[in-house]
Amino acid sequence: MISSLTKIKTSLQECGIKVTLPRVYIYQTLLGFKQHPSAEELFSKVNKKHPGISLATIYKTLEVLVQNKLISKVVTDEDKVRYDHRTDQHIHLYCEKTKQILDHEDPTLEAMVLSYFQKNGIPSFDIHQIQINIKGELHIQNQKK
Amino acid sequence: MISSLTKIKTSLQECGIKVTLPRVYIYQTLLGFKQHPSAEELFSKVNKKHPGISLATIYKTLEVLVQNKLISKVVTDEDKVRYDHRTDQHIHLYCEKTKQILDHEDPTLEAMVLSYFQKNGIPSFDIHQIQINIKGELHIQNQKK
DNA sequence: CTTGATGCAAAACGTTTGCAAGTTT
DNA sequence: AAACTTGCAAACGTTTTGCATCAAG
Repeated sequence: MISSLTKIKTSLQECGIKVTLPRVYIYQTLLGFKQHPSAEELFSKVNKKHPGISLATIYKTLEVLVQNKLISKVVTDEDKVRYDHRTDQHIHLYCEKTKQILDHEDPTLEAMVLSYFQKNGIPSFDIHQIQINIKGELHIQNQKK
Repeated sequence: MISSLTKIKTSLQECGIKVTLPRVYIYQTLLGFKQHPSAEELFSKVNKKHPGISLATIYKTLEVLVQNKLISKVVTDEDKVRYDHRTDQHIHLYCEKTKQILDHEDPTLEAMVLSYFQKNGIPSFDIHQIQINIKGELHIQNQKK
């Protein structure tokens, strides 16, 4: 479940940025999240295992990782930014009740939309990335009354 | 181009909220934007014609209009929220160079995606709204060298 | 040894809030 | 008159910054 330290170090090296312990720990911790934490949430989790890493370093490191396309930002109607350790195409489901953000895999739809734009394009616009976000409500299975 | 005051007043009345001059002016000014201003941008534009309306009122009014589904919020990678006088389904194009947000009409794609989800649905999830955002680069036609 | 990263505290930024005074219904 | 809206200034929460110290290449 937890990515090996050497793998993480290699990813950082390949970006040509310095490999420091805070960076390794922050990236490793983000990789451990199934969902998408805010900087503050990541800060708490990182500091449980590795006390002494400042919130400023969390922000600076996340920014570096985003710039190097190792991770991505997720924005929502809420005030704070969330971070996603994935950078590949996938759909986000936003639960309006619980405010959760869930990844959703749908290769069929993704291929369909992609090929649509490859055929048709958009006048005067170079497409870099297509984001599909679905707002709605997660209904818990086996919900207790 | 500018929506009539009576039309605006009627929309506000139909929501069951009090019709005040600041609300009318703020809503009218937002309707005049082709793109999607931030609260601050709207504040400046409103105050050129109607000095004395405070930024706090801009925020409070925009929130009321959003709650009453007369307008909608648009979030981006940037720090601030933008406001859209449309609430119907449409695609947003994000120019990564100029940071502009443009509306994009594509009824064919929209129908395609909608019918796909109507057929297939998403397990354990009630879909309220599907957002398609496209990031990329606007290339100016007739760009001067 | 050079360059770049860290931690701290302070600052910046967009947004929200409490409240007294003013408007709308 | 009752209920709600406004403007002001202060407060808020998130994110950024400046700078002295420290670590990595």
